[in-house]
Amino acid sequence: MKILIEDIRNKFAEKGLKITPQRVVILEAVYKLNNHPTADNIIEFIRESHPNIAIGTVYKVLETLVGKGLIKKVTTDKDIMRYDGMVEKHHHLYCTECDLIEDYSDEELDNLLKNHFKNKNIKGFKIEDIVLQIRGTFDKC
Amino acid sequence: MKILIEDIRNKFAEKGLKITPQRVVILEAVYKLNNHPTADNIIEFIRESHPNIAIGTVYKVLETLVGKGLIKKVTTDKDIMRYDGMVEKHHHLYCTECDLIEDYSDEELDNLLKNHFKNKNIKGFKIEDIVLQIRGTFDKC
DNA sequence: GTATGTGCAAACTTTTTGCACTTCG
DNA sequence: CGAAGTGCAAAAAGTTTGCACATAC
Repeated sequence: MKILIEDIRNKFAEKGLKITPQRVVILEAVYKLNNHPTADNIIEFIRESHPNIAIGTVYKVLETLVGKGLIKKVTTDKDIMRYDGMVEKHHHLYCTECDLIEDYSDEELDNLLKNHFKNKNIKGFKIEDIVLQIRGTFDKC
Repeated sequence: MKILIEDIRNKFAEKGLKITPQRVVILEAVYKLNNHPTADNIIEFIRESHPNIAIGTVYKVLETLVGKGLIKKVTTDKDIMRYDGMVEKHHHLYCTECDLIEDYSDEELDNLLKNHFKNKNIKGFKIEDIVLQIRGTFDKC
């Protein structure tokens, strides 16, 4: 997947965010480091081209991007936050051997779930979104 | 659900863990604070009866209990770890309004998923367990 | 008695904050 | 120009570590 700076700029504009070099390079990094990078991964990656970027800025920008729905936080059972540039509906494969998290899309499954919960209400709770955490091992691990 | 100290002691014995007052009171706290407590919640709760328990001990014991499968870590998109005394298969309801996480069991759903993934293999990945993160709002929120 | 567990305090890691300075539009 | 964003460094928050002492078995 080709990542165009112009697309990134447009996304910021659409959300009413100022286009700064830092924001562009951070969102670009999340897209390029496509295996759910930590803030640290992002900083390390960015440092090569922007040695002066501040850690605080990275955290602030990431928070802004999450708030505007341009990226998502990935839940893990580690105490390090990871980020996801894929905002379309999808699920996650968690490896129990290494700490790799892969995306998994499955429209058939989504329909199955939609049907199941159309009939079966959870009392006192209104569902907005369902994400599967699929735990297992990659063959390579 | 009644929590019996004797049951807790038996669980430790089964896993080959020494039965110490600290361990007993920590596991008891996870059971009693049944809404996926943080380490801090647990410490606060325990302090009433055991004012001298050390924070380091609580973390060490929790790690031990997770390792032996007596409790589980709950994944969240916050950077605070939460723990779950329910080790039987179940899913989680995440409230987007408050930070409440409720347990959700649904055998019909589990069969649905089992069937779906019996037919549909994910290439390069062997599934061990599937947990649904159901995001939404409780009526009370 | 001995291996294992605990208390304590210091250190470490990740993330947040406040404020002066800078930049985008 | 003015509002919004950034850099920096200090601090907060959560968790881990090392070691002497204590305890379960």
